[in-house]
Amino acid sequence: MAKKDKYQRLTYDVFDTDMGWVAIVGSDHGIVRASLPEDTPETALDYVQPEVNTAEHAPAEYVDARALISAYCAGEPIDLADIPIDTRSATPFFRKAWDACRTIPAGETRSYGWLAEQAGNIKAARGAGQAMARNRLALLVPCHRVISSSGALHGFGGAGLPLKSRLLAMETDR
DNA sequence: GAAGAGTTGTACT
DNA sequence: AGTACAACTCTTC
Repeated sequence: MAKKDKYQRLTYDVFDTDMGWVAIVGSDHGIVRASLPEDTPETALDYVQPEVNTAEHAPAEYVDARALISAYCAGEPIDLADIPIDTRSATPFFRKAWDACRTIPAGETRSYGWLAEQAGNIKAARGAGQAMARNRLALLVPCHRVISSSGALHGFGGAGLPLKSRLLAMETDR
């Protein structure tokens, strides 16, 4: 794979939450990449590679994001939308889809069709789904709140599904 | 209930 | 620039 994404200055941070280690990478504009809660900081960092390779550890840059994410993983009813994200490497549609996704209240779920509609075209459900699939902002964009119109979890091949269920359960029970 | 067709957007060749 | 792929949704069997 060849990515020509070039960030002038990248910084990252890793911190422990109630759900696991979370790694975040960001630029001056906001977070550009975030990992899911992992068992070890090593795994979390691996999640944000290779961007993290060119980034420097700057915990001070993400003191607020760390607090918010940490509180969220602890079950606090906080709004992750307060964390600024930088999606300049993404297309406008992706950005719109992600933004729409962040407006979903905790504990609530929306369908991909709804996301597509918010992003501009109701028929672009696949594109919306792909936006979630390509979502690199993990918790910042609560893609786990997005499900199929039937109510099934659908897709999410891989480690995302169990975590998604866990997050949803936490938010719903909250 | 299950299978097939349709549509939009992105990523890769 | 063109082709292939995607975490979908709707219509029909």
